Amino acid sequence: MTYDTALTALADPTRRRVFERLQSGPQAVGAIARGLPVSRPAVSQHLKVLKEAGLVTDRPEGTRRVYAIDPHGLGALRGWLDQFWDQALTAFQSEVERTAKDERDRK
Amino acid sequence: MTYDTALTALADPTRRRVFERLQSGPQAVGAIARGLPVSRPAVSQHLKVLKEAGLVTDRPEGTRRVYAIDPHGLGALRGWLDQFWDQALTAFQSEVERTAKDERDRK
DNA sequence: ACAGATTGTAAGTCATAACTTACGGTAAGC
DNA sequence: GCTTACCGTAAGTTATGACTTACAATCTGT
Repeated sequence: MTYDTALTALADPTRRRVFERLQSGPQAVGAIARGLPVSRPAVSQHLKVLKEAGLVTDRPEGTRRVYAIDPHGLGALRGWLDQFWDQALTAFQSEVERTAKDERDRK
Repeated sequence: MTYDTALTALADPTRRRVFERLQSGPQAVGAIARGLPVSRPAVSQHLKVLKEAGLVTDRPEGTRRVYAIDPHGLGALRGWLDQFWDQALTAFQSEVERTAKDERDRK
C-alpha cells in the first residue's frame, strides 16, 4: 500500500485496462476478462498485483470473486504526487521568469 | 506528455530515484549519477525516458546538461488520478455503509 | 452426491527493458 | 590547436515479468 507498488502496478497497459474497467463499478473476474485480449488467468494475476498494491479489494460472492477499486492505493499515490506538485510548479514558474529575464537582458 | 508514459517512466525504481533527486533543485547528469549505484550512461537513458514523458526539462549549461522537474507530466498524471479519486472514494464509502448495514441486518 | 461453473496457482516460454562497456561529439581552459 | 571534461548514443548481455496452458479447489444447483 505504498506508492511505489502502486506505480509499478499501474505501469502495465493491460493491468491499467483491468483497473479502469472497475471504474464503472465492481465486477467479477470472468466479466473483466471478457472484453480483454488476454486470457482469464492473466487477469487473475493482474488482479493479484493490483490487490497487493492496495488498488483493489476483493469479496467472494458465491463461486465468483468480485473486485472493486480501493482508494487506499490511490491515496498513497496522490500523496506522493502532491509532494512534488506544488514545489515543482513554483520552481518551474520561477524558472520561466528567470528565462524571460535572460531573454530581456539579452536584448 | 500523456499519463501512461509518465506512469511507465516512474515505475522503474532507479528512474524514480533520478526523478526524486531533482526535487532538491536542477542538477547536471554527472551530479545525479554521483550517488546512484548505476553508471552515468544509465542515468542519461533514464533522463531521456523522463523527458519523453514530460517529467523533466533539460537546458545546456556550458559542456554540461542541467535537468529539472517539469510539471507537465505531473499534471497529466494528477488529472488521470483525480478521474478515479472522487468516484472511488464515494463508491467505497457507500460500499462500507452497505457492508455495515448487512452486519446490522444479520444480528 | 455429482456435474457444471468460476477462480487461483504452477510451470514454462518469450519479449521487453535496464544495465554495462565502448565510442563519438561538443564546449571550455591552457 | 590540443587536451580535458561532460554528455549522448550504439551494441550487446541479462534479468524481469507478462502471457499461455494445465491443473486443483471451492461453491451452486439438481
